[in-house]
Amino acid sequence: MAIITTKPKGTQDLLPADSHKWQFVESVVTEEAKKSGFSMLRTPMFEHTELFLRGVGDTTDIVNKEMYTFLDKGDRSITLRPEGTAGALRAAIENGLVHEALPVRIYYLGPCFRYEKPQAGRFRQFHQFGVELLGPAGYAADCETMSLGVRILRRLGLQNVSLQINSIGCKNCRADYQAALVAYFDQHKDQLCETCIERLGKNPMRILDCKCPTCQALAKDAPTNLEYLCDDCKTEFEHVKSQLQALQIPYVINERIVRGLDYYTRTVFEFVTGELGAQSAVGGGGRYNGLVADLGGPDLPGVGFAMGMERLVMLMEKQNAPFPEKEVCEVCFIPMGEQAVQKSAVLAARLREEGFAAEYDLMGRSVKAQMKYANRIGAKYTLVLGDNELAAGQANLKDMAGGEETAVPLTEEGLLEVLYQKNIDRMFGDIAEAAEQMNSQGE
RNA sequence: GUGGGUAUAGCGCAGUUGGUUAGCGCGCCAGAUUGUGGCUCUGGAGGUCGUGGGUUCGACUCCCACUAUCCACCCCA
Repeated sequence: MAIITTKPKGTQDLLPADSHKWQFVESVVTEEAKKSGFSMLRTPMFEHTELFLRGVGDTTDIVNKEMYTFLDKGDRSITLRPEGTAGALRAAIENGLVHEALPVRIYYLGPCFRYEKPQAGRFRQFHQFGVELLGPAGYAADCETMSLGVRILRRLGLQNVSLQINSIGCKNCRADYQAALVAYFDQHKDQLCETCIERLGKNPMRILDCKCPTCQALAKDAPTNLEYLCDDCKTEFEHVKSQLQALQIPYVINERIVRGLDYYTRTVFEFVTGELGAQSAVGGGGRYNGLVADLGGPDLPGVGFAMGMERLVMLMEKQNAPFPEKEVCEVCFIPMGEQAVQKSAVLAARLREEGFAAEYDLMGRSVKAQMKYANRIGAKYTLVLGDNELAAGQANLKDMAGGEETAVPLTEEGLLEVLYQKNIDRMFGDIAEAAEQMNSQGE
């Protein structure tokens, strides 16, 4: 395939056949965010590189090998955002949101970019939905965001996604723990695999997660994260757990969750599934006290999470979670001849004003071909318009499901009246059906 | 960055130990008496067999390289 007809590696086209799925997921996440008081924030897709160096952390993989960074024509170093939090916080600081009524509750939805090798559930351009809650320092805010995430997953109809939580402590106790961990593994350095020896210097907690058997055996006796928490962090974590219980949100404690970004403190969590190939997280987040200050804002604590839109959609597809039907054409006009096309255009325009989806032929095809097309797009009704109908001022509205035809006057109001009546009839039919189902369930 | 699989029509796939006009299903277009879809039937359009080289009388088929794509490691949403 020629290069101009090949999409760049790791990108995806969202095709008409699937777009309604995305629109559904987008509507669910935004509705749920709004119900929890979050407002949308839209930030640029690129930022000054320095923001991510500071905000994401210059020891992370994201910054070290995955950023799309380039110089613009003014010699500024620009980076396509690899995640949403840094930009969101920058905007909140720059625009003074952090000085208005607290807490700041913002959500965002948009593309992110990482230069990675694509595989199942992992792309170079992907889309994140995320929320940030700035101001509150306590466990209640942690649980507030987690419960929002849970609600979203539930509303999408997803099964078997577990909420896994951990506390990685504050600056002090995390350092203690890391030191203890490094000390422990350093003793057994000769038994570690190659990658783990590297991890020892960079990210020792990752060793706990290594797949090779000898490292796993070592990890068993390694000091655990939670026993190194300071008293404050420990009680805070207890509160988190009891609050989740009060909210009836099931969770699993997973001390392996460390998150790949530097800014997290205390509570971290992931929404984990085993059904996305090698990718286990559909979402993740945590608390990031100190990050707002690091980015030049006031010393506001914060907590947030992000979800991968692609992963949500993929998981729904895999689990056959229901998507709403695509919006279908209410009336497909079948004009014969130029005059009829003109009339169809006028009628269709009026129907659209009233909220109905309407179409008419633009290809100049035969009635038969047009009917076939109407059937193909799932139109509810068709209306054949020829010289006879134009002369008589009346046409037949055909119900494509049953095939029966209803005579309708060829006026905007006349057609609308019939459509409204039919919609009302259909609604009553649906209600009756639902009532019947409820009755039969009650027995 | 490392490893493995795959590459034939818009999509999903066949293609015999190398043999001449490369097939099937779906989709698309048209027809089966004049202006009516779904089911069926008939016909049609659409492919430099990923690209470049090599072996051979002859390559979709064998070999090499490259590219793309998928999967995994790493890491993450």
